Amino acid sequence: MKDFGIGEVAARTGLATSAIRYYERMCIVPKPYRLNGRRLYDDKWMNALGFTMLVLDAGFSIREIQKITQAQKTDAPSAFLNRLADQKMNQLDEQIKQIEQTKTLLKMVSSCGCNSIEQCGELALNKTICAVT
Amino acid sequence: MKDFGIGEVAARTGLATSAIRYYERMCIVPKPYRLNGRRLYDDKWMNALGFTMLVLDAGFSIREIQKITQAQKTDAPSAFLNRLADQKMNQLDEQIKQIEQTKTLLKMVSSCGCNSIEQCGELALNKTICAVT
DNA sequence: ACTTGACTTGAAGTTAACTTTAACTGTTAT
DNA sequence: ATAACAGTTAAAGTTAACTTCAAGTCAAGT
Repeated sequence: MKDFGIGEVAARTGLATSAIRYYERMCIVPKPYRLNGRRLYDDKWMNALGFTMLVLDAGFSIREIQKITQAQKTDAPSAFLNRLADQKMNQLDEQIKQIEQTKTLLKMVSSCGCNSIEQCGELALNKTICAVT
Repeated sequence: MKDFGIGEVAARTGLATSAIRYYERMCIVPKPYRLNGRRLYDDKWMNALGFTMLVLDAGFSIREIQKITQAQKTDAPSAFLNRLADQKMNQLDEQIKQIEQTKTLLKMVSSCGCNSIEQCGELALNKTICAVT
């Protein structure tokens, strides 16, 4: 299995073909070869896509990924990757903390025995807003 | 402090006035009283907003919240709230699991000593996609 | 020869959750 | 009285990450 069309890339990854073309337009994956105008992909290209999918999944925006692939040209790859991974790791930890906080709030709401939405809302307001202000 | 205008609601909550009016249009907060056409809010209303902010923060969409407030009319509030909280709790746990998975991947990427994005991408592809297919 | 199926393009459409704009009204301060 | 200020509306604009559309190309199969 040397080269393959966009349909197979879609089948392998679960992405829509339109998304694959979109990533190319956005320059967050390399441009593939062409045969009679049609895109032809290989496994090396697939690995680049794998990286893009990973960082997208990790929460990077397309704009950020554009900068990343720019930086890659002037920077040692592994140094870059480490910085990237560390940066994102922190963001993910932040997200988890956020979610845990919301969970705590939800737990309070469901166990406080309050019998109206207003009462729960008051709880939420006090915990999230007044605590901050 | 009995009643107050939209500006103070904004100041107390950190929401933009446009967002507050938007929530009203979307029917996910009660309509406030009016004085000379201007909205007048009180603490009871604020608690309703507190609830809305909580569930928004918990990841409910506005559409979902609309259904919630509909259901509230025909359902015992606490039963409703418990179902709601449980439902969302599960979703939040799912999210955390997702994030943990991504973290594991990132850790692998940053510690695998691979020296190209392609190599990391391959790793990611194998772990996330081939494992699923 | 002709249909089918996979592909191509640029441009326009989608969705969520708001924000911005334009034109206006009513209250308060000088 | 007049300017500044806080508020009002409906409608249009914003952003991200795609998707959908319209119109066309190309190779293979019947």
